Amino acid sequence: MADPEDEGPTVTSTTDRTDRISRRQVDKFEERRRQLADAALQTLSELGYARTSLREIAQNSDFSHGVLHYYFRDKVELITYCVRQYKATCVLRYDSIAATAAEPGALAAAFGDGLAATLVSDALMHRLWYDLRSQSLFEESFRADVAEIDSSLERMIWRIVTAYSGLVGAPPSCTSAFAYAAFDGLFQQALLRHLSGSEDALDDLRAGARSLLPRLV
Amino acid sequence: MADPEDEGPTVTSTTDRTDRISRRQVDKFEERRRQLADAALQTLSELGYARTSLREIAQNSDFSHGVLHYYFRDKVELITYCVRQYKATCVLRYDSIAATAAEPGALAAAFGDGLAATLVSDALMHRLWYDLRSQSLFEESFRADVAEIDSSLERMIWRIVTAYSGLVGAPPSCTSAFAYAAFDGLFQQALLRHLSGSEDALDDLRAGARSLLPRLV
DNA sequence: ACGATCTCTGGACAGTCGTCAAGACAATCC
DNA sequence: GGATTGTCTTGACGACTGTCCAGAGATCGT
Repeated sequence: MADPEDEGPTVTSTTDRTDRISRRQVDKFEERRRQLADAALQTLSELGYARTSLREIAQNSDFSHGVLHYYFRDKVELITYCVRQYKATCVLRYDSIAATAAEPGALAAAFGDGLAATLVSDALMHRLWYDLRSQSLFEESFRADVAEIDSSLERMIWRIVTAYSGLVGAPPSCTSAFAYAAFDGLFQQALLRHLSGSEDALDDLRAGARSLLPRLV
Repeated sequence: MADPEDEGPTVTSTTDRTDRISRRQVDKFEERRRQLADAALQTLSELGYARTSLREIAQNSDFSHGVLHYYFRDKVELITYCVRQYKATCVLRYDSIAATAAEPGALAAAFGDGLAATLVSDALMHRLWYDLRSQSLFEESFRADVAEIDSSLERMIWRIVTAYSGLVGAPPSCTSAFAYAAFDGLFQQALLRHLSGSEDALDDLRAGARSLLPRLV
């Protein structure tokens, strides 16, 4: 019934729908997919990939477990859809950080504060991200989507770095991949320690970000 | 039968053994635990935590699945034991990198080469490490052991950094946590791209490591 | 109002999972 | 020698998994 490789969040996966179908129906179909993916993302962020079952996802939604196979071909398509949906919220979240700053120090401080803020407010989602990124190393089906999110995060970091380098009046002294890897390591380590109950994790992340930016120009 | 919190790799978990028991028996018991843990580590590194079952582990060993519960109380104890056993090989592997160098540039190059070498030769084990570290964010049982490995890796990185700073004659300009986070991010990103088939991953890791060290002093 | 289509439920299925226990085999001790 | 203990296999159990399906409700066009 569904095109085997059409799973984009903005396109329905059924190809046998006639064109005369009302747009409202299609929208409703897509909206329900998003709704179920939300429930799935919540469950995944609570339990992790290894412990999340379709029945558990359905229990976190308003529906029964059978409906998942009405809107998604199988578990892989559901998770893939979730990953893509996660990307949207993910990029937005990061992009609102440190939008405008007139001075290098202020930008670095704002960026550090922003990282620390999203780390604490969306800790479970970040935890899920690192879980899914690890899973993508085993499940090849996830790899492409995960890589796409990774590169969009890399571009986000690069915008911060170039903005910073513009303020200090010197070009960046590293590649964007290098900058992203360093910030990602910093963030992941902070998340690890934060979720383990460390009090210093947030402050260290702020200080780390402020300290890292000058080293990249 | 077993002390609920005694699972160290060098100590048997049975406390009701009388002291008159022959050392040979105890050693044999421990050796078999190591042997089974090896099979488990191999399976884990191939399939990942989420897809590894006890039966699959047993099939990668010379025994049947029932024996696992003779040597380990349950799955958690087996995995925990595996994590601790992994640590041993892990630290050794890293510590053999860049042992001696008389000049900063040579040290940085040797370290970069060492990282790239272990990334390619032990790619599956590194993949497993990042998987297990993610799992520890969900399974609290693994958290302590994972944190211990993490901090031992941090010390290893710090030895490299201080050695480098000694050669250039200036103290490090960052904390050891910062240095580890940055290198770990670099390494993880390189592993991701290497396992995805990227040709540049290894060269970028070597260049990244050479470029990162000078930024830390 | 009625038939057609979309949506959703709940149960069933074939596997697989971790766990356990009864018993076979082997080594050891008196 | 027999008896005891350590080691390992085999098969079973209940629970859980992803998947599918028959059919009930809901919604829609006409």
